[in-house]
Amino acid sequence: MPPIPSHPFRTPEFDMTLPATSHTLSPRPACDPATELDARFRAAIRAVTGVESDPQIRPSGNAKFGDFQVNAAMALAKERGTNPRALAEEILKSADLAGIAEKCEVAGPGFINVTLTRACTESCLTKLAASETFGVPAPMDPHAVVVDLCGVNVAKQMHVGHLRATIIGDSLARVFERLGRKVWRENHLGDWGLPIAMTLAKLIRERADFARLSLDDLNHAYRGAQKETSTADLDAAYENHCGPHRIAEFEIQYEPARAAMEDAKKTLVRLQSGDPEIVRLWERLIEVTMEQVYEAARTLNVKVGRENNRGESFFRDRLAGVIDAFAKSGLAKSDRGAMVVPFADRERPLLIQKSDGGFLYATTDLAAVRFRTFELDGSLVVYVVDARQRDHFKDVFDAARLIGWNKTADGAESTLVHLGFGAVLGPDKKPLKTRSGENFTLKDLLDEACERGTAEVTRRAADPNAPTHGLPADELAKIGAAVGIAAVKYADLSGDLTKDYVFDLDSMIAFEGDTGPYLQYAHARIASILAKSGESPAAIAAASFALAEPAEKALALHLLRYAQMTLDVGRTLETNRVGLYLRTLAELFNAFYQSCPVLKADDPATRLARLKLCAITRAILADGLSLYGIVAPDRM
RNA sequence: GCCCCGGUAGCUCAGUUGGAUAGAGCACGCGCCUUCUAAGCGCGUGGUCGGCGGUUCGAAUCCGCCCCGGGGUGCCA
Repeated sequence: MPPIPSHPFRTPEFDMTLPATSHTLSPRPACDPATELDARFRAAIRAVTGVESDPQIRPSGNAKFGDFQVNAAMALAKERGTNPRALAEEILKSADLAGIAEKCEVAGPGFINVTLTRACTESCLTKLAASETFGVPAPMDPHAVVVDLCGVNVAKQMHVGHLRATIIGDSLARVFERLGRKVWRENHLGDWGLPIAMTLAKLIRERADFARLSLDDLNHAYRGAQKETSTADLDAAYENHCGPHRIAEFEIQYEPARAAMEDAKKTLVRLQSGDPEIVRLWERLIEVTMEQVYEAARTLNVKVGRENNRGESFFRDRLAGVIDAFAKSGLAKSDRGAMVVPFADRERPLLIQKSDGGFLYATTDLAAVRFRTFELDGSLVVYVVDARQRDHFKDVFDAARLIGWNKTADGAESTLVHLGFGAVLGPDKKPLKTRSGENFTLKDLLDEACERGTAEVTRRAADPNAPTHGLPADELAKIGAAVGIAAVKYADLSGDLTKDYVFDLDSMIAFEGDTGPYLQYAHARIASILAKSGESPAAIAAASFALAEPAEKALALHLLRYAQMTLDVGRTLETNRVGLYLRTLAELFNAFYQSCPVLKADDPATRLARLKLCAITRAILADGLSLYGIVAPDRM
């Protein structure tokens, strides 16, 4: 069996093995001129060379070379051993560019530079403006996308790492929703097993008031239970073959730990057997833990709620079936009393059952894979879990492929991907601490962001000329929160997800430069122009585009790429492409804003045409920000 | 030991999957608000793309070796 690439989206040979239903196959956006150029040059290449080949249409890197460049001639000439410039000339000669290009020429080693006609760009833009999906074509793959996100554990505080798993997952889910896919957001919470039972047992022993439990109480009980049941020294004494006296000493010392563990195991048995009283208390534990998640989700504008909870407990009755299936198919074997799935290409097997008969997280994950592909109909299952679990997911996915669980109910092949995001580090390259030395919780960060955002918005609103001047305090706080959260989300999502980053509160909650608020600001400026114009949306929609100025044309060409960008994010799962696109869009709008007066345009027709350009830019900017779950206020 | 991921301007990072002269943001220097929001815009300073070799019309990007940093590596999740 050939080795399976760990990052299938970057290896072309893997793409070729993907079935026709794979999410990597996408239709081309109709409003993007590159689509038409691709078709025409593909035909020209076929006519000249007799082969079907990607013409490699790319937006020009430099406006002086035109709007698009065709890069295929160089590579094709190499294959055929001919002169690349001559081949480019031939392709250009046989290309039918009627109604599309006003200028085409061969340049450099064999580039074909294409300048679109103004009518072509305007007609594409008109198509885009009329599209309900912002030019994004309907999906070819009818199956669902499953996103495993958030991943909190019961009785534990959400820390900054959960921020990434939550907002990255939510953003991907939003992208796939924009792509027209059915999306399942799965919160695979850690709500089952001995650690939970330990916490539960401790709370019961301490006669805790379950009706008034706080997350801090839970967290305290969890840590206390961990400490209480720890027999680390004793285990070490056995390991190191200490003398009988020393071991006897430890035995006495650890008697309470044994008792606590016994209690926890009894509680676990009661929980597993469905004892109504224990189950009720367990559900309360989950509820208290999840309240913080729902609150953070509200603050972050992330679509994660109670309906997304499908934790380890959900799969508890399916674990024995997992072992059975692997045993019966001969894929698992007994090794040192445990059940393992060996792999052909590596030493380390995947452990799916402990020697004491207990199940492991790999067992649950295998059950979850099966559920997500077969029952949720996922042809793409993305696990947004930190990068340290790369080996684990590689093993789980390979095991799933061996047994054939990477298939939907109708037999379509599913792509299983672990999107391993990097760690969030403090300035000392260690887990983040606050000034007081406590672990920095997610709530601390979000509170700080909202506070700073509100302070900034309030400060600016004091200026009598500010659009926000005179707004009530609660309105300013709402805008402030949107600004602060935008800063946090953009800072995280606009970089390479797989890389670690050093957490710096000040740069994460910055409002100037390459930030979320920069994009919101561009949006608010456009909204302000539209509001001041006095024109109805209908009147603007009925107007025609008139792309006369270079700044207008550059903005328009970028707008036309929105759909392709979104498709690219769906294909690569690289959320930073959204940020890059939007930053460029805002920059192009700012250049337009600088050089092209809208409300004071020379004539009414130009005014209306520019208003229409503003309207579509505003709509794309807002929709793009919504892919990050960032709110775009009309005033700030 | 083995496996995985990184290394780009003083700092934080992009780089459209091998394309034309490597780009932003912070920071620093200068300029632009009686004109649609200055959270903005323009100009300037700043580079051995970790190192060496290879592949080719063309490499930050692909391949090989080395250096540095981080992570993972059988009964926790």
